Amino acid sequence: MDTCMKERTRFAPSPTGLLHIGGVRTALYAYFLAKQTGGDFLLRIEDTDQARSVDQGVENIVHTLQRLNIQPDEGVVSKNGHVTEVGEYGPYQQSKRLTVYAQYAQQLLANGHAYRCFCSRERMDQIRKEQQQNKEQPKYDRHCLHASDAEIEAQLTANVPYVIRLHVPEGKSIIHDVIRGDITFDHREMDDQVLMKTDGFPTYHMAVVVDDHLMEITTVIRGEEWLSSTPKHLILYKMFGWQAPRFAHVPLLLNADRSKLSKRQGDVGAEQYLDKGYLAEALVNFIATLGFNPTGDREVYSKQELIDLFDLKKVNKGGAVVNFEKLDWMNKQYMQTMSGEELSRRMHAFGLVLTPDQYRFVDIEKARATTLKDLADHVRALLSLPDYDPTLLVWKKSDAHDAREMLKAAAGYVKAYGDINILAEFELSMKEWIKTEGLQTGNILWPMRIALSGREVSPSPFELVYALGTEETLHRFEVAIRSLEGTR
RNA sequence: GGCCCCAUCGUCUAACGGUUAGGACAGCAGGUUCUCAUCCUGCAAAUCCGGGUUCGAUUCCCGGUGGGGUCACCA
Repeated sequence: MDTCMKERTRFAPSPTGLLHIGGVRTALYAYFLAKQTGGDFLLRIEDTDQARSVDQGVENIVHTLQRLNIQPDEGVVSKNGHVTEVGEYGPYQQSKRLTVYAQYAQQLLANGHAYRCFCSRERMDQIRKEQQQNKEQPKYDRHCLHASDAEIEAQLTANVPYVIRLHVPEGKSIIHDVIRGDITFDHREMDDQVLMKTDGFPTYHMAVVVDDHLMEITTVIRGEEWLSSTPKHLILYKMFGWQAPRFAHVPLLLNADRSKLSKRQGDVGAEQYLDKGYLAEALVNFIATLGFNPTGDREVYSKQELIDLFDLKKVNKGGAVVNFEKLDWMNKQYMQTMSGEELSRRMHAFGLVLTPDQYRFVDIEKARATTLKDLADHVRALLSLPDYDPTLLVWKKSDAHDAREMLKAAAGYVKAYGDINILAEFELSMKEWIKTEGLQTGNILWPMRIALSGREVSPSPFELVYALGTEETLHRFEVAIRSLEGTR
């Protein structure tokens, strides 16, 4: 932590349908920083492009953040299942702030920092084409910058649609990026960026500066793709006479081929991983430690540890390929540490509702599952005995007769043992019995496994007995013994 | 192409200028074992290249190379 100041950070996604895990990472970093300093984390919706916005997009963002257990303190939030706004800096949805942007655009116009541009799209396409042919940088030629007041007046009265462009001054801008250090950009490289579109909506550049200032954001955390447009934002802050926030541009998340993580090469929505049965805790841990490791000596960190240990300066500069195999591993790690009861609660979302006496099934299956969905499937498979081929009951070098005898003996033992409170004790005890009886472990345990689960791959027979209970165990033994009658 | 960013095992990463370059995932080989999974042990695997600065460079500087981003009335 390099400051005692309370940070106000924000996550400002567009409602385009999916909450990209790269977005989740910037949201997480912003959240960690705010929480660490006792500040506020806000959620603002950047819906200035009507074409890209999607129905339910806002709900999806809010809901997915909620599922990840990242609750904004301010801005667009979910309350009792409804999307609403809290805070005194609203509205927090840019499409509802149009008059605010218009007002500031007028100010820039009045100060000569911006100008109206009446050029048609056709003309823009034309000059771009010419510039490309001449191998020049495609840039607006400032045709409208020098228009006289009379000309402007004439266009306005004729209702010619126009945009408002930033008049980029000469000079240089230096970005003091928390992660990357100082970066200098020459204004000559820059275009007179459109600030207000013909439809009266602001562009991202206009809206982000106005909002971050008005909402008193202290540190802007966003993806690296914004680095090269930051000088425009710096210029705007200067023109408005505002102090710019700190900037931190985090590296991109990459596909296996090192291109920008994209839909084409797999799922990129956080909600998709939640839907697949990854735990929110594991997903948060995994995404947060992509390009960042607080201590370097371990992989698993609780959310609170991440909040306490987060440091923007420790965020890597290079892009990170997302290794989903590691997510599998991490999810397993988290599932191992969770109780059967807790996991059962989480599996409600996957259609499995268990009674407390069934939590044992979860305990004995969790080591085998990668996701909650897997786990639910595995548990479901144990809940009822499937039809199985009786020949499976026979251990390798044994025969049906022997299998039947073994099951009878096992049934006798289980019946005599009674209720099992501690699995380890039962296992120890039964193993001892097997030994004193002079039985081959595989010879008796294999038929037990099949009889109790109907499957070749399952938890151990001891675990199965423990979870099924004496009554169901004896019933399944009985079924198996009967199925062996008449086979050899 | 211009501008900008970046560069440690296959992947994610750790290493005040001095370490046998550490850990994790994946891989491989063993062990435990009634199956699978877990678990345990071990193996293999990296400082992009070339110059400098320095007694000493993964670390600092320069140049290459490679990768990425960005150049819209999209964010």
